[in-house]
Amino acid sequence: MTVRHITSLSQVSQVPDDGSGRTLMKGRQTKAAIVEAALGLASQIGLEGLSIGALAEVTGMSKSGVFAHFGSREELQISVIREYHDRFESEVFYPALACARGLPRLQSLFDNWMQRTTTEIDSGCIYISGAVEFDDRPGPVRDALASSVNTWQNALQRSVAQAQVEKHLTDKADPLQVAFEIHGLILALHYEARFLRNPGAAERARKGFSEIVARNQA
Amino acid sequence: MTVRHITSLSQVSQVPDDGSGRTLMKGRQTKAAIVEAALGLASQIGLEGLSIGALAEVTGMSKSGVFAHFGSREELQISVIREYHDRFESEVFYPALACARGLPRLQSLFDNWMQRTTTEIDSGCIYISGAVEFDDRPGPVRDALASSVNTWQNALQRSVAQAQVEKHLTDKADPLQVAFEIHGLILALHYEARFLRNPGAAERARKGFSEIVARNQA
DNA sequence: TGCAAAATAGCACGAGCGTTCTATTTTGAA
DNA sequence: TTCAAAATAGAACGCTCGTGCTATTTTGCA
Repeated sequence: MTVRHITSLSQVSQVPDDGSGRTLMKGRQTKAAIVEAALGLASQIGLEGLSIGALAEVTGMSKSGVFAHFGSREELQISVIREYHDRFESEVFYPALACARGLPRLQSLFDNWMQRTTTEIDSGCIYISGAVEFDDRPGPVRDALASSVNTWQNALQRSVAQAQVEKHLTDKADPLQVAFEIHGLILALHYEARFLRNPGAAERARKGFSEIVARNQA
Repeated sequence: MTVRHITSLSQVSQVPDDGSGRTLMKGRQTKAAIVEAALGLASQIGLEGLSIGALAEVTGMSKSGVFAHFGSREELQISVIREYHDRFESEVFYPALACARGLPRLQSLFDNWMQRTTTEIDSGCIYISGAVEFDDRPGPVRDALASSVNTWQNALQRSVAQAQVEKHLTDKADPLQVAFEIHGLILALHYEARFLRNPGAAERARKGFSEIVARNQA
């Protein structure tokens, strides 16, 4: 069983030599295309709903052609998680580093997260659906998912702690508590907007965040 | 779509007359037993994972024997949702009516909900898993699920509004906003305790609730 | 106690699943 | 241009699924 760790969120990732490299075999770009299609499919119907047959149809390939790139369905699911992780990182985490440490960066992290979640009201979020699908199904897929989510949670908590160092938030605040409450707002947004189709959920999430900040201000 | 109605006018109560009644057809209690087993199974692996074969094995019946009670898998899923709804109501909602309108009752609703969610860290909650499974799969199952959740959300919002009438919470508070934030706490608890297995999530949810109350106090 | 009706079992179906095996096509360096 | 290696296709496997059909057993009133 190939164990792959997803821990970056702060280090340079090894991107396949896509631009001008000559060592790029055709298989790599095909695999990338498959993973992209798989991510789209998994977002809508979940990692468990992901089927190689459907994926073959979408990509216009044969089942065995798709399969050969991964060797197992599990490895395909893990590839999708890795891809999602990378996109989340580059859409939510990295852009926030442009903002000053402390509250500005925390606010940016939240804004970017909201932005992404708002998109996912249509497409679905595999960090949320995956948690439900794998919450008591041990194995490498669950591990990859949990590892990825933990990496992000730690980044969020660090940002809260930095806001305390910068004296933007009171030292009395508990970063775990603040991150927990923010996570709850995002989850409620996803639930109420995507499933219940209640309008106004995004504004409520934003209001909730500003209340959390106000309450914990130094 | 098969619409079920009660065909027997001689039926006295919908509670299976188990003790000494003579009008009780055996099928009713068998069906109740199946639904009970199905609820347990669906809690762990989801409404979508629910299979008639597995259910037959668990109950010691034949596949067709199980199937005949529902007529379709969808009808089985809806029966499970209905059963869950009833239990939620009697564990969370009704007991809180013993508390005085306003904050005491709202606190009781939250406490009961927390109690139930804490249990569901082990067993799983179909209001949460179901939302993910059916968030873009239209049909009667989704409708039953959403209707059930909406009923509960409305009850929660009404309780907040009553707390304003009783002058326990400020009129400036928005019941939709308060209910949204409470829902987020429960969702974060379920996510972080059941999937991530983080300790301390229950205390954080409780702390979050008391902060919400404090902030909105009259 | 008899007997229709209800409940349950047994079996088969077609479809979709992941996976394996073998053949064929395509690739890209020599 | 050649040719091994890589990539893809095709067909078949064993399995599970929901569902329909027909028998058989069980139930509970007359």
